[in-house]
Amino acid sequence: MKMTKENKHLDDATVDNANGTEFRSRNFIQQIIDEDMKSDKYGGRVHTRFPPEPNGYLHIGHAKAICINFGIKEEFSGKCNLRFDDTNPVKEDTEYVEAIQEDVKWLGFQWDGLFYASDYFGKMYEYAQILIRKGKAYVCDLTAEETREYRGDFTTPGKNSPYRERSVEENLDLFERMKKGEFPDGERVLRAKIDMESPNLNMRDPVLYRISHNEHHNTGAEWCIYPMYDYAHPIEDAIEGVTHSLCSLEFENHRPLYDWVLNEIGVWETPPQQIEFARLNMTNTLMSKRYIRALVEDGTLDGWNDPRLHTLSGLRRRGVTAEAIKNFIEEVGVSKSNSVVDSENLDHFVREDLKMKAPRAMAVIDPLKVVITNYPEGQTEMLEAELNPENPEMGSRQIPFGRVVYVEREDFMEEPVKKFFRLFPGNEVRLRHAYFIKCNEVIKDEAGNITELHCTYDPETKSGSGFTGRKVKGTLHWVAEADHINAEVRLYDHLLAEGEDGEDIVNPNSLVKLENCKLEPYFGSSEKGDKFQFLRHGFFCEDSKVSTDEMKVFNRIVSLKSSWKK
RNA sequence: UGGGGAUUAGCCAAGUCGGUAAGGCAGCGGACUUUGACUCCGUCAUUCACAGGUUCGAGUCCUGUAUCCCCAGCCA
Repeated sequence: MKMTKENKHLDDATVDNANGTEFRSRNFIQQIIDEDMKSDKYGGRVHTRFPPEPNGYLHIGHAKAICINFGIKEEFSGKCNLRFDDTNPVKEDTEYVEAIQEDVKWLGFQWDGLFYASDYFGKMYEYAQILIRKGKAYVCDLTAEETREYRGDFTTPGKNSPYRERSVEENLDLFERMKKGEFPDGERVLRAKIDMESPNLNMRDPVLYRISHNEHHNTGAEWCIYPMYDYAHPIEDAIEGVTHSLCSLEFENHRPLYDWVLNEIGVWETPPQQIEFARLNMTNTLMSKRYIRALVEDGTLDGWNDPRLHTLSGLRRRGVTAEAIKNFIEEVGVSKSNSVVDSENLDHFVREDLKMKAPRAMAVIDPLKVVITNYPEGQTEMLEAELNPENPEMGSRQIPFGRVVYVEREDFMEEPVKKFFRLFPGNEVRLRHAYFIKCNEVIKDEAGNITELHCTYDPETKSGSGFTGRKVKGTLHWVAEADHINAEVRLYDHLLAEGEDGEDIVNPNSLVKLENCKLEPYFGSSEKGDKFQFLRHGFFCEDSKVSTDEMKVFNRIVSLKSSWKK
């Protein structure tokens, strides 16, 4: 058995070397398109679209749809449109169409066409008339409640509407009068005439048009009848020449209707096809617009771009790069099973991407004073520190060093536990980019709290001097008393945590504000939006440069990687 | 309850003429290190929801069962 395994491994390696490339399997959508290309179904064309309804901000779940649609465009040298699916005037707003465009661009995608479903209202109206003339649609006067009753349920077949057999002329006339605004909201609808006994509830004479006397963000007051998603969407796709209409799993039951609409209208030779995939779910976060809105309104969250949120604007503010998001989505893959991706996966790609891009800088969020007793009083020296040891091209900065420095309080333990190799009495560690220091004395106040440490340094151990005399196991971040920035730091953790009953609750510690944090001067020269890697675990992302009382506010994103456990 | 989907490790996920379970994340062990990071090396499914069947051989084919998700908006 073991031999077999090893041999298999060798074979694979050989194959990989021969190809020179790593094999990456194709997802089921790519395979469908491969087939269509082979059979020349669409004459070699591949055309997708990303069709958000402009009723909220995009989140990482949308990013999956965006990456899939635009990814296919790029792979097959096709096209991809951005289309606002704005068929319901009461829920939509221009504010969102702008935010959505910004987010798509930020992710790094450029659409071929920018459209609004509402651009096609005229066409859709004409197609509805075709359906009426064919006897495939009728105006129905049932109330919403009656319609529901007539529809039946899972086990009971529906009943035909008493208005189902109206004449073509009467339907045409009524439909036109609906459009002219002769009827109030809810008085009549246009319905497809399909099959009230269909086991698929979506096929039981679905509503195609409803009356809604509301201002539309794009068409204003031009229309008072609006098409329903199931009728509008296939038409939008067909008009734009979309070949593969990718959507999420919950629309699987709608596919027969999608096909029905296109077939019955019958003006497209090779209509687009709908393909469904599972949407992205993640642990530790909130994607539901409803709950996010509630938390924004009660002040728990600082807007839709709160760094704890997985909205694209929130992730951006938090310092997550578009590249990291795209890599994450590619790795997570596309399938049809409902799944919940662990947020560790995203964190991994954030680390991976920022690792080479983010400058390293030192910050101490819970300062403990250290006096270097053998360092000359009043003296300050500048030390050279590379910005990113893995990426020398980023250059270096100068950091001040003096007799008094601050280290992280948690980097000192008076009575060290096993495998703790940072600072403790008698132990020697390196101050990063500086010298070895040894702790000689612990100073406490009356209450027994540690107030400062007295250490000595060894000038021979200066960073970059090539000193190899002895080694230390720990390296500490520090900030000099002589020149530093006092700041308030916000620590962000996961928004959701597991409650006692296993249900997700809002993590009360998801945002912690800490004052009196100390940052090295380099932070002061950064641009707004800069990210820094710091300490052992996380990344620092500048949130705002607002300086009140000389205090700068930074975010520290925690929990990217925890690495030391007791 | 009728219909439509899904089910491969802690989490995603490959597996497409049936030929003896890719990869990533997380974990674990070790090496290295001026961030306990990073990097590196090793390890991590005798088994594919379950039960039968066909076959020399089944995650892949057949039959049955179970569980989860979606559908009863004039939302998308």
